[in-house]
Amino acid sequence: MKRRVTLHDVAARAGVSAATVSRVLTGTHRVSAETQARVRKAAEAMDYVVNAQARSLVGSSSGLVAVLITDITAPFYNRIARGLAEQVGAENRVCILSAPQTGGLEGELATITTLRQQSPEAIVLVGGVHESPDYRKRIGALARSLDAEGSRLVLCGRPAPTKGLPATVVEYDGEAGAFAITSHLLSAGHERILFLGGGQGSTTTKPRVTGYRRALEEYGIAPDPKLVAHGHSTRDFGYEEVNRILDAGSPDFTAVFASDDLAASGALASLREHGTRVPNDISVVGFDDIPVAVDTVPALTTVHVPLEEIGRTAIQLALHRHEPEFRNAQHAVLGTHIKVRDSVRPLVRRRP
Amino acid sequence: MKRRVTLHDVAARAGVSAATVSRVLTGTHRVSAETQARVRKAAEAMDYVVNAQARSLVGSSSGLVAVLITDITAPFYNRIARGLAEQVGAENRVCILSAPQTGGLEGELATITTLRQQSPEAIVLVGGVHESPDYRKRIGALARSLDAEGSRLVLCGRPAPTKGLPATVVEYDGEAGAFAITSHLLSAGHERILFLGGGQGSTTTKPRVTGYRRALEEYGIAPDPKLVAHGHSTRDFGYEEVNRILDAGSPDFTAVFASDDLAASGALASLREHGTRVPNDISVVGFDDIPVAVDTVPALTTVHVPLEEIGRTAIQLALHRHEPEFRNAQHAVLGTHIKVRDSVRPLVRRRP
DNA sequence: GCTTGCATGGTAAACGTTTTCCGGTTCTGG
DNA sequence: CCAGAACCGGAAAACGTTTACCATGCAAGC
Repeated sequence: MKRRVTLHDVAARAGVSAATVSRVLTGTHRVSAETQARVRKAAEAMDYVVNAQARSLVGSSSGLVAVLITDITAPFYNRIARGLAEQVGAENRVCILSAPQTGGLEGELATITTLRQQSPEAIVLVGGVHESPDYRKRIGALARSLDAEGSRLVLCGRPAPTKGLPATVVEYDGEAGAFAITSHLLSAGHERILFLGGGQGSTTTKPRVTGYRRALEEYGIAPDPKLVAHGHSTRDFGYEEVNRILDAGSPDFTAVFASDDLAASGALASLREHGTRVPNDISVVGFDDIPVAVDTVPALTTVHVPLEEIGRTAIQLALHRHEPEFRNAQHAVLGTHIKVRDSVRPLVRRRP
Repeated sequence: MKRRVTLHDVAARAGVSAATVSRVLTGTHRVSAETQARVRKAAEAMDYVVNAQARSLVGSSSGLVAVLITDITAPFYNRIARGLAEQVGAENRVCILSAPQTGGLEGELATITTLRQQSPEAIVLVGGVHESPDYRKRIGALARSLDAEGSRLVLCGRPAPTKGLPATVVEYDGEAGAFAITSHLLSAGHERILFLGGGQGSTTTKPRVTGYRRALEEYGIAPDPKLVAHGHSTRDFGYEEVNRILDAGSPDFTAVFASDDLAASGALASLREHGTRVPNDISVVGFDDIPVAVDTVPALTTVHVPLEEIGRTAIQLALHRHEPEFRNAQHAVLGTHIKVRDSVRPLVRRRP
């Protein structure tokens, strides 16, 4: 029958005990050069590979980091994932990856249980959620459970649901980004700005709307609820929604602030099909600065979010949380900045 | 000290033996309803989570599937990854994911060793590679080692390096796709077609060039080596290379067949910046049908590759390889087809 | 020459499960 | 009323490592 080569097999071939083989391979105990050579040769000849399960059973740490990601295909997520994976590798750990089963919070928690079985050193949750009281309670309990086991909950691009939770959280300043890019539009003379896309209760969307509103107010403009069109963070939503609006008559706005680049690219496509020129007739901006922003025509002015850095930082903070320099730095907020491209033009006033 | 709740802890609280708790939780042995209730209650109260390491140490299978992917950020790869992850979840397994360390074959093999330590039921290699004799030898050895351990090597979007290897391989018909789309251009009157991008020795590029050549020959046109510009499968390469060509004088071709959509999008950008209209002046086609193909202007005519299906199929074939219906179906080649959009126009002959 | 100490390497326990074997109790049928 | 089956649950071995503890041999110090 198929069987894997074990430490004992190597030991037998090298004529030593299993303990000695382990010591040679891990280098934790002095072994004579001669024995070392014999052991290494035997291990190599037999194509020996240690059994991580057995090792982590006796040892204290599994060397695993679990990552839960909604959709590996979405640029926003997979760039965070790249940062995560990179740093996990650099820290000599291995990633275990899972997409939550469909079914919202319940599905997410079910998937987390599966991951928890692997005794990961940390569980990283990537991306925004719809925050409910139930969510707060369950995630809080999860954070405490993990902490009690010596593991760690990590929130990536998602705020902490409660203060004082034993969790590592790395966010980006979505509100500042939204404020900045809305101001960018305002200072170009746009006062009627459509906010397009993003789930209403989502932790991703909320700060973006808040920043948008704050910028308007600071310019002395009362936000018009009719100019906020929530939906999803997808290209399709941007496309359909702008279609709907344009089909209903001439638009009531001079600029669109899409809550993300995907929705923006959909909006762009719809506008083009309706013969509306961007940025001549209507300006469009996005959020996230994902690769598509450079392939749209015109290239999108958007808000850059340091996605990979979010991932890297999250792993760093979480795995080194016991070291003095990171001990009290378990909550990071990374900055965002506008990336100016070609999709905004100053508004030419009809009646100056 | 931090310690995880074990089977014994639950057993103690429920007033039964560890064996009984195990039986209740796995459902492998009849246990009285009453005892079951007690055990479940205790387990729930203590927030018990089984230790997968311990379980897989005694049991036969780890429930892990290892995936090695060069760049989770590349649409070509992450769509395969989504298919893989989806199916892995459906089969009640967990994904472990790794990006190879930089350093070509050596790095890839080092990463594989790390993954091998986790005793995965399969190791999936995603995407093309530069095939060398050394590669063939090492991968062959790997496939045999894994097979001897009861695990499985899976090649995804990459051909088998040798016949008769104990490996599961799922490819797509790149040559047919290239043939079809080149024919599409030819039948629109294009005879001077630039092949753009793709690494020269890469298993991804080779069939595409072959299909391109075969189509030309079938049309009675001798392929012109000067019209093949190898490089990388990136947007940047497409952009730079077309820049170079256009800066050097007026182009010697009427159509571009980019070896992938990324390069095509770069080419499109360069052409636009040079005032060359697509498809009016020059037609452009791509390969892969990744999401950007719909956001470029004009939308790209390209070859659709069933990326997610490749991933799903790979997992299915590999995990069920011992079942009769899959036993002799360990090599699948999935079909490709042209996706017509707006980037091709029939050539108007100067002198008819 | 006898202790002391270091270098080396073996023995065995431990990690948390699953599973085999077995013992005891309760049915069931004759 | 008894033999046997069916049911339930405990004890203990096993999985492949790491590591604490111990044994041996040899050199050095007195």
